Formats: sequence, structure tokens, C-alpha cells
Amino acid sequence: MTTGLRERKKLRTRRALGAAALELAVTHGLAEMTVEQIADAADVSPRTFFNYFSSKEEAVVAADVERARDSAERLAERPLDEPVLDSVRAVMHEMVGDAPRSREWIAQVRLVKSEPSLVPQQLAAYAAAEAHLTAVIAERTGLGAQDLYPAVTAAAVMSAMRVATTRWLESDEHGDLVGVVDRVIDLLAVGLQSPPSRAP
Amino acid sequence: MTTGLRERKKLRTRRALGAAALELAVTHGLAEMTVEQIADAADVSPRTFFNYFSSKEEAVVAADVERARDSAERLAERPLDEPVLDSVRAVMHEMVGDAPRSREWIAQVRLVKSEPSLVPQQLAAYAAAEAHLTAVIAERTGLGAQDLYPAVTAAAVMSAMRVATTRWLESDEHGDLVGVVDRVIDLLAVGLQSPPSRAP
DNA sequence: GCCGATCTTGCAGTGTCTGCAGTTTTGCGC
DNA sequence: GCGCAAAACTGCAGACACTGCAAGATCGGC
Repeated sequence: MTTGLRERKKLRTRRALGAAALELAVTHGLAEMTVEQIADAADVSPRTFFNYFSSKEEAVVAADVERARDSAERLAERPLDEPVLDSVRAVMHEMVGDAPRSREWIAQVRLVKSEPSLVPQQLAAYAAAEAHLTAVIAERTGLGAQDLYPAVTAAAVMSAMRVATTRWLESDEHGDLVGVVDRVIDLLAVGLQSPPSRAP
Repeated sequence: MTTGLRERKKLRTRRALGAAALELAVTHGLAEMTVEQIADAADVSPRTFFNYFSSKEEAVVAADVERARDSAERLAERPLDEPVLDSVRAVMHEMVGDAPRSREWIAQVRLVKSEPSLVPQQLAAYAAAEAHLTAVIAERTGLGAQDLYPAVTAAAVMSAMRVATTRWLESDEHGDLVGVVDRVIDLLAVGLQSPPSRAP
């Protein structure tokens, strides 16, 4: 599958728009930046911007959607005999451990924290991740589309990741994010029936 | 705390706007309805609409935010010696069992399914529910704000509820929603380490 | 009944977002 | 290379969402 020039160019434009939107939102503020500025920075017309995204907010969190797809792909590549949650944990560690990517991600989460109107779009991005995860988990476990386990697991994992990053950010980002991620996944693994007795 | 006339009137206006928005979105479609129509239906000026909600979409899912607060309050009223997840399960059963309320809820979820641009706002409403749940669970378990269990549990439960309703809707709404809710909460309770061996 | 606080409203203005129609670019067969 | 159909980009016009501001209406306490 050689992706044609056409598609590659579209992807480049899409990324340029997303990056410009994120950049401008961080520097100038979400409300202040205009679609015209984003379009200019990506060298397209304002009208073209709307061929790619239906709003400024969507463009800002575009990178998240890509990361979501990427996580799912990494998950699909884990050894098949590995327990699902172990695979998930490994992938999440990879995502957090990948320094440049992680830095972008954190920047985005921090922006969302300071611009509440981005919250809905950010959550929608997580939902996209969830859909991908669901499909991969279903395949790995050999379960069908009607089974609840893959969907519930994917949803719970993404929620837990969200809690982990939020908490980490609220604690002024000290301590390691990896540790927090580990603990939230542990909670899901052992079950939420009752709170763990020791240092949850 | 006798809520003054002022506050009661505000609440009535807010509800009227929310109800009108939902009604119009269902009958005319989200894109077709205008703020002016919503405002007219609630007998206020269009400008006033924006004193209550920052967008049409937010108004449409306003009832969800109320339901969220209500769930948290019901949870707080459960016997203190009841295991947390049992309380959660009971509350979710109450919410689903409350016929008129459940009907509104389902109508809204169905609307969101047919109008994808509502998804982000719907998720934001769930996030609001999550925040309330987190606070109540923390109090019930005697855990502090730094503990992960309350936040992870609240997030997982809301995600699971979302999965349950989505699945139920996709299966053309046959079978009972209560049963699906039970099964997703069971999954969270026993842990997601590996798929259940029998009929997940 | 008066006064401060709060809520509502109209107005003007900026910017988002959409449909449409014309131009440019790309992929592909020749 | 050449031409042609599909797809992408662009400008334009217009409807509408949304905001700040200042004036008017309403409420709660004294």
C-alpha cells in the first residue's frame, strides 16, 4: 500500500493545521486565536481549514486522536499470549516513556486544564482512542462485538489514564507519571469492589 | 435553606431552556434549531440564553448534568456500611428504574447517537457526574483527595454506564438495560485482569 | 418604601461555519 | 508527455453563534 502523494499531502496539511492550532492556543490563548491565523500558519486558506476540522477546538486536540490510533496499533503488536491488561500497561508505559511525544501530550493536557472549553473535545478524543482499543482488545481476546468485556476494559483504561494524568498534573507534576499509571491500572486489575487496604 | 424566589426563578428558566433545546433538537434537528427559537420557547430573550448556557449543545445536555448531581446525592444517602460498588449499583438501578426520568435520559442518548456533534458535550456531562461521584465515594470510604481509588472508581463506573447504554441502544433496545448495567458493574467489581470465562 | 445587588435585555460588532461555484492539482490510462 | 476525470483548494456571500457593554427591570434586606 503505497500511500499516494495526494494522501500524504493531506496528512501533512492536517498535521500542520493541528500543530499550528495547538501552538497558537498555547501562546495567544484559545479565544484570541482566529481560524485565519491557523490557516495562515499552515499555508492554506481559512476555508480549507474547515475542510479538515469543524472547529478550532477540534484542531487543537487533533494530535490526541493520532496518539489514540497509535496506542491501539502498538497494542495490536504485543505478544498474543500476554494478558490483556499487561499489554495495556506496557503500551501506556511506552506512550509515557516516549519523551518528545509525551512532552507534546502533557503540553496539550496542561492547555486543556487552563482552557475549560477544550474539555469536551478532549474527552471526544479519548472516546476515539477507546473505540480503537475496544476493537483490538476484542480481537486479542477472541471475543465478539456483543461481548461487554472489551468495551468496558477499553473505557475503564482510558478513564483511568485520564485520572492518572489529571492527578499527576494537579500534584504539580512531581513524582513519576509512570508510577501513577501503574497504580490506576492495578486498581482496575484487582477489581473495585472495595478500596485497597494499603496506599491506593 | 429556603431558596428565594430569585433562585427558584433562575432554576425554572434554566430548565425551560434545557427542555426547549432538547425538544427542538429532537423535532427539528440540532443544526436547524436556532438560539432564537429556544429563547422564544422559554420566554426569554436570545441574549439571556447565553447567560445560562455558552452554546446550544450545552443546553441540550443540561438535563444530564442535573441527573449527574442527583445520582451523587442518592449515593450519599445509601447506608454507610454498604460496600461502595453495591451502593453504586443500587443507585444506577434506581436511575434506570425511574421510568419518566429514564425515558428522558434514553431520548437524549438516542439524540446524541444521531447527532455526533453532541458527543463532546455529552461526555462533558458525564465528566461532571464523575466529579460528584468521586467526592461522594471519597467521603464514604474515608479516603482523601490524594487517593486514587475514588477517582478511578467514579471514572470507571461512568464509563461503564456509558458502555451499557450504548450497547443497549445498538442492540435495538431489546433485553433489559438493568441487566446490562449489572453485568458491566460486575466486570469492574471482579477486576479486568482477564476476560470472564462465561458469558461476559 | 428605599437601595444595593442581581438578572434581563437590546444593540453593535466580531468571528465561526456552511453552501456553492469556479479554479487548480493529482492520479491514471493512453 | 497528454488529456481527462476525480478530488482538493479557494473566494464569496450569508446566516448565525457568541460577547461586551450599558441601560432598564426585578428581587431581597433594612
